[in-house]
Amino acid sequence: MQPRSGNDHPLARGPSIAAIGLWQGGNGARAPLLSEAERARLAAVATIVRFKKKAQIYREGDRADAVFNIVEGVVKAYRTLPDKAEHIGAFLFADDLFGLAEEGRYVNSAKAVTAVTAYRIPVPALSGRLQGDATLEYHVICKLCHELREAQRHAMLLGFRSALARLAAFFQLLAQHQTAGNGAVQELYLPMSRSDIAHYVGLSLEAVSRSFRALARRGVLRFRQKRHVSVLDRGKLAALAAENGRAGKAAGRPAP
Amino acid sequence: MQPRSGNDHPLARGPSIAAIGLWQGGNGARAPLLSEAERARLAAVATIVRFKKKAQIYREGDRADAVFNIVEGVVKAYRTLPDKAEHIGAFLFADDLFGLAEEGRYVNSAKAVTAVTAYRIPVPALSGRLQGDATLEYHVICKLCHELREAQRHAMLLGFRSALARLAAFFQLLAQHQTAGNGAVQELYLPMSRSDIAHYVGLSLEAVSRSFRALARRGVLRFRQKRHVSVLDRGKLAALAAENGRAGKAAGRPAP
DNA sequence: CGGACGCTTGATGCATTTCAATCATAGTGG
DNA sequence: CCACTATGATTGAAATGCATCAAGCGTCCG
Repeated sequence: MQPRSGNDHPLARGPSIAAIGLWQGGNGARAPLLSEAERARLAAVATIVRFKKKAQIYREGDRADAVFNIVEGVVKAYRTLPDKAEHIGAFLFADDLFGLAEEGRYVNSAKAVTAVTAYRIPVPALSGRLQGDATLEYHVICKLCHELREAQRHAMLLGFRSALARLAAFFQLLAQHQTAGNGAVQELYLPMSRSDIAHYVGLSLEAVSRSFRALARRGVLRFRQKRHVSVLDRGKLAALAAENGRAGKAAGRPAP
Repeated sequence: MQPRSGNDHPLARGPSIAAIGLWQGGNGARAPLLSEAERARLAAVATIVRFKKKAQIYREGDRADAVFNIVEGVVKAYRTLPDKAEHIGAFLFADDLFGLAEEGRYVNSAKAVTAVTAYRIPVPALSGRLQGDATLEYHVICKLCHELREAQRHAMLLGFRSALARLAAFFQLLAQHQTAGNGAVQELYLPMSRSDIAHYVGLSLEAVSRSFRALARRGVLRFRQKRHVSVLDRGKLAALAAENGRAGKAAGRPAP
């Protein structure tokens, strides 16, 4: 259901990862990293797995037997605190890798946000492939750098003190993902619930809802349905994401 | 001045990186990844550089000519917003790498927090070394995974809604860094200013100051000087970091 | 058609931001 | 060598924005 366009692997040719270039300047878009041969070699050790919406893929602390590569769908990587609060560390999309481990255990839990199709690559097999294949390793390095930058962007977002700024930044991330490839300004689809968004941006569910409305009222966004949004004013969005503090206050100050 | 113990490279044997194991379980501590030979090979293409406290190492958007490996000292990686606000993405220590790029440009600025000694490795040279050396590449992958986990932990910290929780988490990070190696409970040294801490945890400088005092009052910390702290109650610290919301009210509740 | 779930909306309290002044510390020059 | 000034840190008081509690509404799926 998620409109991933421009990608013509009908879940066939093997694992695929994409990232923005590291040292050689590109066009600013994510580009596929693996050659046909590399994909084929990885396909030999991978299996296709499917998860339905809300399915648990693994839990924090489980033995990390495999790494996953998304073909289609959206996954959330999260941690649950003792007091039940949930923090979402990342949303993962097609051509992303997930299954980060520490000393043989997954460092966070993963759950399917939408229906998901993915390659499952057992760790021993991957390890083996990596040892011998320097080019593949280099591509993985590029992908990891990409994920590192994304994690830093997320941390950046969470550093904002105002709810509007955080959500503006969130929409920029989303827009970057769904616009990637063509520069066309299309409608965005929100694959995740308000609650997931709240857990990702570090706000309460209600604050997210209110901020959405505020952004719509200000003419920045337009909701066609609850999960279908258009960005009307990309400039204002960027301004909100940049102006951290409570800036927009100057006008409309109520009398005490 | 920063007491980095247990590390016997008198800035000699070449670059060094350390990380917690990925798939093979270790002791829970960071272990050096590079062999003598690898270090020597990297040393051949690296130069030693020194920065004094507060020196700018590079700025966001500069051409990314080199990657750095810290021998001694502390560096902050940060971004400055149009409205002058500063977000610190990471503090970097000995055996860390920094200089992350995107399309040939650094993605954030780097500044020396203390006096710093580092190896500077030009990108073309590093690139060349990596292409041929599968083992070195594997070690870099491990290190990147480590940094990725750290970035996620940072995002986690920023997800906390209470100031006390964020600072408790911050101290846990710091303790993990300075305790690494021996399990001894020693005094912590804060290499960075209150302002830097504030920019790292996403709070105002004043909130940091007040929270420090609150933690001291509660018997969790003890400040010998402004930058010398002892963790008196590791348990309470963990509890605060875990109990996200305003929970810590139950215990030690002062009379109204 | 009904129930559950996700989302919106309202009212209140509190934590943190903000503004502002004072206090330490360290670094500098007389 | 000590006073002096910048810089960093603390503390106070007021205001604001978010969390929280609580209810109402829409929608999807059984």
